[in-house]
Amino acid sequence: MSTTNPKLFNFFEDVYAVVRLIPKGRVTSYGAIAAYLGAKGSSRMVGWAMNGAHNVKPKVPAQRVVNRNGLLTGKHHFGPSDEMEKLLLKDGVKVENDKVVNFAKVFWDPMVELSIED
DNA sequence: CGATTGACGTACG
DNA sequence: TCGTACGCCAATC
Repeated sequence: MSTTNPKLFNFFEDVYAVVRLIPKGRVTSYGAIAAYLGAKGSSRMVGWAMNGAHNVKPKVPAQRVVNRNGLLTGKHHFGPSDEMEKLLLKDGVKVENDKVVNFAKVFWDPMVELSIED
């Protein structure tokens, strides 16, 4: 905690907040969240924030967050290798070959959905 | 305290 | 089109 200032630590909370705002049947990418928070180049921090997504309450639907290719890169972090796919499928998101089907169609961009401009 | 890693993404050849 | 390099910042070794 000494290396992490409370103010900067809020970045993680923002990530969790945005992820929780993801509608059912939709997915987004780490970079999209990072860009929305103004940390476009810090996409890794989003992924690192998700690392604690299981530890926060209410739990964060991290399964709705995939990489830019729509690939379920973090599925291994859910425990069972098919847990993430199962959660997405339950949300109505089809997953095939560890990848989101119609990714562009189910893609939920916080920059647009949350209306950055008027 | 320095080096390495990591659920990413972009740039370059 | 594909592979490699680098940046980003925090946590871990």
